[in-house]
Amino acid sequence: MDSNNKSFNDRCYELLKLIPKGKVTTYGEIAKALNTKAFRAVGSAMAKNKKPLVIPCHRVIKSNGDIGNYALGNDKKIELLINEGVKVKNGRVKEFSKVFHRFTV
DNA sequence: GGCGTGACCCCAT
DNA sequence: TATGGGGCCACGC
Repeated sequence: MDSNNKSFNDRCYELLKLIPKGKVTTYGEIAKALNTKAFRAVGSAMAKNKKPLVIPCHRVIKSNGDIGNYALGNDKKIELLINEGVKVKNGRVKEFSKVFHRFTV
């Protein structure tokens, strides 16, 4: 029953591309969007992603409001988020609920 | 074919 | 509020 031809990690990338600018999402929400609890697999997919420039993986943060990590560097991720309009302080997102983007409404 | 690891999350103290 | 421990899934070797 392969509903999709793409791998799990590919689906994560597709979801990331659906995230509007100035918004962020969490690994847990992505996993939920895929109907799974593989929060870990989602992060692994980002870490192994081959095209960080094609995928806005910098818009993905942890559920506790922390920035998490980034392939190009956490600092770079924070810079990008701030550049997008997301307020970040001490590696933590301010107004997290406000910039939080949900796939399933 | 099986095992370890990871850009995690949740709960308890 | 901060810290520690356990559990979850998919991928790579």
